[in-house]
Amino acid sequence: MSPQRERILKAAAHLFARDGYHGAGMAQLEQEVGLKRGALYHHIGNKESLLYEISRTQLEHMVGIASRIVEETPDETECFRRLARTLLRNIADHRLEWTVHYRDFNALTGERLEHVLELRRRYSEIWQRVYASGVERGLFQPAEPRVAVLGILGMFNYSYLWIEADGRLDTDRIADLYCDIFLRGVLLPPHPAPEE
Amino acid sequence: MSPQRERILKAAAHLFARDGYHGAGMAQLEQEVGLKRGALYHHIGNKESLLYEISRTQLEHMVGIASRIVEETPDETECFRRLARTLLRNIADHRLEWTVHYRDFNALTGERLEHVLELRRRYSEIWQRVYASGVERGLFQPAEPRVAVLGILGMFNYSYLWIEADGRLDTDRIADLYCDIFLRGVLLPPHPAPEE
DNA sequence: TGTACCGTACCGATCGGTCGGTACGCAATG
DNA sequence: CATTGCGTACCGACCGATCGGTACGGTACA
Repeated sequence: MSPQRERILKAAAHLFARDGYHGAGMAQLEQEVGLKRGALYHHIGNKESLLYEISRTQLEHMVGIASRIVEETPDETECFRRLARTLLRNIADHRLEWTVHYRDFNALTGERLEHVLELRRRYSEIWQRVYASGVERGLFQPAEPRVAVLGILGMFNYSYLWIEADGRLDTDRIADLYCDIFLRGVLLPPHPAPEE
Repeated sequence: MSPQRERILKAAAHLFARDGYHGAGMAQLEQEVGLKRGALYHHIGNKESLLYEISRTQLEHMVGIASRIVEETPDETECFRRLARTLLRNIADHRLEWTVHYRDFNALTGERLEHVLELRRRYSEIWQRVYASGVERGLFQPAEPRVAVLGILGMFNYSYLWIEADGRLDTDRIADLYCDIFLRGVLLPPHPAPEE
């Protein structure tokens, strides 16, 4: 990937995050990047490809990370903690991209939209499967697993609106806090007492 | 409010929710409503006023409801339950409006933007104060109250993406589920056992 | 000589918004 | 009863600006 294209993507992420995909014009992007129309289109092809790249990259990255974590982590509670930490850290590190993703990925069309939807589905399913596995082992409440997982995903996904990468609070601590809350909420008290 | 304006607002909410505020054009709105340009602007003034009305109404309603609940409900856990139920029910009943709100309220300008931001601040503070009050009474974990509240708000706010008003699951049940998870997560175990 | 990079000029389409004008219903006045 | 005046609702043409995108010529470097 050319360094120019990197620069353009960065500027586009900043612009789209501020004004929205449809709200940001190519004229603004020209100015931000310091290239004129012809040079810009020489690098990017078209506007939607920018949105695609921005919406896709981090999500694809997270699907990869999450898959690996699930493979390596048999214990479901520990698995949740690792998923949570990596997710929140990534959101904090790429807040602009996630802002664009959540707000505007559905402005994509055709195959590009399909691909991003597929990635979203896969990522969500990873969390779902971990929970289901925990239910099977008698660890988690078996009631409404789908809604429960959507809940904890909501805690993390919503954070792109307020989290700061260099904030006072380490993202790992926040992730742990949310995991503690969630796990204490869904863990069954059974045989032994896994309560901390 | 004239019935025509109501119709226009409904159509605009539908359109903005699907295509985004900047992505939806007035030509589409003409067609959806069945009025031509002149008639449309006779009723609405300008495009941004539509966004303002859509972004503001339900939020303002929720601030009012929440204020009343806090006044009437001294017990913090019960207060959370009521706040949660009314919020989730409203989100499910006005999913389109909330979709527009979350995605595009920051496309507002000037006083309109200020007003909506003020409403958001007030609503969030209501939840914060309930939590703080619970901490003072020794009910909740005193650590990171702000982050904890942002977590539960995330659970609910994220739901506009998947909840269905006439879904299989009653919104009250989902709200209770989330409240149970959250409260069990932040409740301190002390003296008596307020656990249900 | 080719190719990657860039600027300039320009395209048709669409953007949100305004304009003058018309049809109609209602209420007051003679 | 007829006439006048007025507000509401609506149409369709039109505005300047901006939209995303393209054609093409020049330049620098291989």
